[in-house]
Amino acid sequence: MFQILLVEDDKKIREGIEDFFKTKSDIELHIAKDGDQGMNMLYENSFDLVLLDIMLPGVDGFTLCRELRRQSDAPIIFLTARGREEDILYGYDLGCDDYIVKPFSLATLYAKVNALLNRSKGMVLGKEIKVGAISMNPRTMQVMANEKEIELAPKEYVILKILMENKKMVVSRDTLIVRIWGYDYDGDERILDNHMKKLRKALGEGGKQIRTVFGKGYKMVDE
Amino acid sequence: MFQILLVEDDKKIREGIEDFFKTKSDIELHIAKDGDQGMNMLYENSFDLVLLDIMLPGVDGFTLCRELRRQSDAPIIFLTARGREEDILYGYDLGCDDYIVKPFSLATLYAKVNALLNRSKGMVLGKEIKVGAISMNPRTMQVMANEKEIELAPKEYVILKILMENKKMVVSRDTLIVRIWGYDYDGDERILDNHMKKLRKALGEGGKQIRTVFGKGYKMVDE
DNA sequence: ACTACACATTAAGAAATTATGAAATGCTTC
DNA sequence: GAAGCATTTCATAATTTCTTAATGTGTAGT
Repeated sequence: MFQILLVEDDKKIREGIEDFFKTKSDIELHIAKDGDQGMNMLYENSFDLVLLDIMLPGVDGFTLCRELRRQSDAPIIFLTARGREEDILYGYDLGCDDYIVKPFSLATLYAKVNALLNRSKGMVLGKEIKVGAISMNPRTMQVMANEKEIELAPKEYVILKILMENKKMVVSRDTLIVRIWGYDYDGDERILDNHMKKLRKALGEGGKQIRTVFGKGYKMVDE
Repeated sequence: MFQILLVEDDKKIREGIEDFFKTKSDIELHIAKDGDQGMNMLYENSFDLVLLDIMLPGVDGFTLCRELRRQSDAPIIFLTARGREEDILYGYDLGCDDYIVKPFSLATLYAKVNALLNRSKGMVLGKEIKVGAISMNPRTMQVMANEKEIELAPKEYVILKILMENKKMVVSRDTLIVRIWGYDYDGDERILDNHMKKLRKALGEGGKQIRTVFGKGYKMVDE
């Protein structure tokens, strides 16, 4: 069951979408009638996908999108009458996944929503990520290992997050260093080993889920 | 550097896209002028994203899409003059990620391509190479033999990859040595035998799929 | 069966890579 | 500014992989 948020002030469009999605059993639609309400709902819940109007009372859609992207990678689709190319490109710059110009067909919207849900499956942040006995809630930055809550230092947390987002995949040392310390990092390469050691220790038994792939990097496994 | 395949018969559009993407350093565009050529390229390489025209000489775009989906999760964007809703919905049913109706803006196309590359990063499983009971995922560097995951040392992995990429073909010892140690390698020739031995052992029963061709080299067979 | 050559196996040391521990530095918070 | 924590550096240890070299086994041609 996917949780979708629709932020739209136009009653007709809102109800049209609502009625249509009611017939789709795999989707649960949540509705915000203006930007402020949308913002609150984003903070309080986590969604698998967000449909955003741009011109809204209160906070506008672009701002909502920017705010959402700071905490989540959930797919975002703009639904708007503003079809000028600059608007479209601006939307994509903010990190949206699709931009639909009104008027549009509900069936097409549904197809696009499905394509994106499919594509982003398991990637959505703001939602709990789980790998074996370790789980992480990126929203609250809470990490659990074997039912126990774990306290992690910021760097440890980031490393774990990257590994968990890429579970079963080898993440190279370079990738990790670049993503954590930036392209221009020129300090000691061994720094990663140290954080890795502390992370493993902090995870206790769960630390064994982080595997070293000699000559390549690290990867996270289910057990 | 993302590898993108464009299948388009209309010369004007093709060259327009080609010129535009030439200016984008993160993207390498590969071009097929008709469906048959596109099909061949799909079989021979793995792409990070595919742009497909629908009406094509030879195999049509829908068929290409269907075929591609059988072996890869790479994002697919249809570029077509067919803007009827039934066509669009049919495209999404086949598993495409976006459907752009001609004429379109190159900047918008680029924005959509980027959004999708971003979204699919790390998810696109690349083409899984499979030879008999052994399969390899070059992206995750995961190797499976008889349903079991295999841990390989770096050199072993490279050797296996070369053999699998050339399945059923004999790869000479010289080719292997040059590709792995470079043209100027002047160490012991027996080094290859050693890694080969370890590779075979690591693959267990599957090691038998690597055949020695006396006086020629090695080859990988289905069983 | 003999020979010459090609490949396989084994073991041990070299080289490369990662892990660890301790100390130094930096950053917040009170 | 001192305490407490996080981060970084550095030296050393441990581990894994690579290479060499010696010896054994297999193959093809005569």
